[in-house]
Amino acid sequence: MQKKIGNTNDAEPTKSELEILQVLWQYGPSTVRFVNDTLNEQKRAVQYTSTLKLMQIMTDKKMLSRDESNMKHIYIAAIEEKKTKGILLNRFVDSMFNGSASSLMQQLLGNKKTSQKELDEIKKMLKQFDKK
Amino acid sequence: MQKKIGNTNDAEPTKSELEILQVLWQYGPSTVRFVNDTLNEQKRAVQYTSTLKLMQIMTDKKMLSRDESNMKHIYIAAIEEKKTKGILLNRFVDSMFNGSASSLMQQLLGNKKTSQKELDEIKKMLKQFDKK
DNA sequence: TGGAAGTTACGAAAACTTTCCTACCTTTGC
DNA sequence: GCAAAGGTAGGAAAGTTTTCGTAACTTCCA
Repeated sequence: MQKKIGNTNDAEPTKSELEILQVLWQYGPSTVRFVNDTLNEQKRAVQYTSTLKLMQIMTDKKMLSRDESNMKHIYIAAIEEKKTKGILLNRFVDSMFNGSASSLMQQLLGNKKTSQKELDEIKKMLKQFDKK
Repeated sequence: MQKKIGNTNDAEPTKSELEILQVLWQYGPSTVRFVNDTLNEQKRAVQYTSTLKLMQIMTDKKMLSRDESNMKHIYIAAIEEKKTKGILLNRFVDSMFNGSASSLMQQLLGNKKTSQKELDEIKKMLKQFDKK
């Protein structure tokens, strides 16, 4: 694997990094304290300094940027939610379903956890999409 | 994170493990040699003993089983393709789209890399699914 | 004013994943 | 029979990701 230099941006966050990004995407610019609290509520127990460290690393990687003008730094997601998720989704489809979106769909349909409501939603979406 | 004991089976293969599983799912029971050759052709350069080692580890984890009756051991995927992919897909949807299959779908539709042919396929599938 | 609480920075350790070296065994072909 | 080729096993090293202890600084407020 190629070593990343500080300012490249290939947008492949790790699992933990993704958790942090999700918080920032959902709630907007936040302090470490807020992100850490949110993770502890919504996900799992994690030490404050662990979250801090990771967010510092992510800042190095240019995944986040931050406002240091106050003591409590404010972190901001520096990579776009839609674009990042698109990249990760493609990677996922490629590795799991040989690049076939319809295979993924099929798996989704065969999945008990996909509710009727979801399916209706999907159909509606597809119809909508078709009209364009 | 909880340490796995030898015989639990939570089916969360790593990236490399997944590559090996894909080969075994696609081609059926195989030798290390065959898996390694296939990976080198289809994916990337990887040393024979690396593949061997990984497959041994996967056997410990009960992801694979093997027939040792001959010198060339025959490895068999011990976890089901559909089930495993279902679990991984759920995990993915949960972590990326807050559990919403339709959100994933939306992302897929907005994706340039999803071709018209794929979309037709999906629509057909959905129609088919509806009739049930 | 001074201590408690909250903050950043940094390094190291721990945990997990992947790779490869080496030893040793079995099969094959000359 | 023996060397070459191809197998397995196991440990160690390397790479990556995650966690945490500690130090130093700032703010708050009693």
